[in-house]
Amino acid sequence: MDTHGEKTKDRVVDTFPVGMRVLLLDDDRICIKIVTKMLKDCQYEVTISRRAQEALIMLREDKNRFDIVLTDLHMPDMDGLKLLEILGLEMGLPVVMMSSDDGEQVIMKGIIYGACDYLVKPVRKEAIKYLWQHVIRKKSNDFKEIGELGSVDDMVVKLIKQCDINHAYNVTARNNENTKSSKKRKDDDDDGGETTGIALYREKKQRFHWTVELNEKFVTAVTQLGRDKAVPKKILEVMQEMNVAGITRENIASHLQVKEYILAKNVSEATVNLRLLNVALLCRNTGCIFKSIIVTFHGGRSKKSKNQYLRNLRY
DNA sequence: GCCGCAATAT
DNA sequence: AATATTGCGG
Repeated sequence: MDTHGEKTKDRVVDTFPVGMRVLLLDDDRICIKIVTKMLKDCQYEVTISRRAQEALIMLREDKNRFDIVLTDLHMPDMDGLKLLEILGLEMGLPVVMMSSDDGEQVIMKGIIYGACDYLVKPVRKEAIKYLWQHVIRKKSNDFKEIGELGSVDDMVVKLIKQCDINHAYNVTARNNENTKSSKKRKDDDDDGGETTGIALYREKKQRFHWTVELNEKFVTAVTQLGRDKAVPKKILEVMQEMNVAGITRENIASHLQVKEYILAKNVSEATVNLRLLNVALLCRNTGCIFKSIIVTFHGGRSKKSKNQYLRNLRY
């Protein structure tokens, strides 16, 4: 038992939409059917209605019965925009519009009237998957207005509580910092493209790119320090003095590690075998030329591959 | 808490 | 394809 609290936080966030209550409103049966299926696949709790008036009655009875409303723009018994006004203003519910009309004007209008989002039909599963974010955003805005916003962590907890959802993981669980060590990290992901993530508290991390120039600075730093003083932390300091921003110790450690392999310092043949592909690529991309490299293959990769790597290497 | 290293993930 | 992350012994 050791401590890795932040993983737990991610888990809460990842599983958050479970049980979120969605009111789906559309006069088209087929659309209802398709979208319902998608919603359920994403573990939302779905209530459907085919008439705006009916929906309105339900909502007026108990406006806390739903977390979000997903509605078609065009409905026979009421203009979707009108409904939007009522729901958004009167009840403060997040409303997402759907329509096959993808005209810019129409979309703008929907947004101006207060829609959180505008989904052009056919609705993609991706959009449904991240529907819950609108609920969060809306509530998070409410917090901001009241000036109740604490740390991000606090906010997450508050929002989750506010939403009153029976998600799979206890909110409190994340406060007891306990996670098993030596655990395979394997979460959901049946999705093809993801990337939408949770912009609120999980920034999309961008990868560090080792350009020729950066690599030169790296080499300079290492040389300057002397090979045995050149540890990631020191290299980082030196590079930062050289005006390299946005680089972390880990970036350097990783880079250094690959370089170490190239210098073939004490590494086993098996290791070189595993790393060779990466090494070759690094050489190519940074224009490095190395004096020596151990190249031995034992099983695993084919000879054809080996020869290709060799051709790409300049040493 | 950082280091090097290897394995594995993204 | 090109790193990034993780786990472990030191």
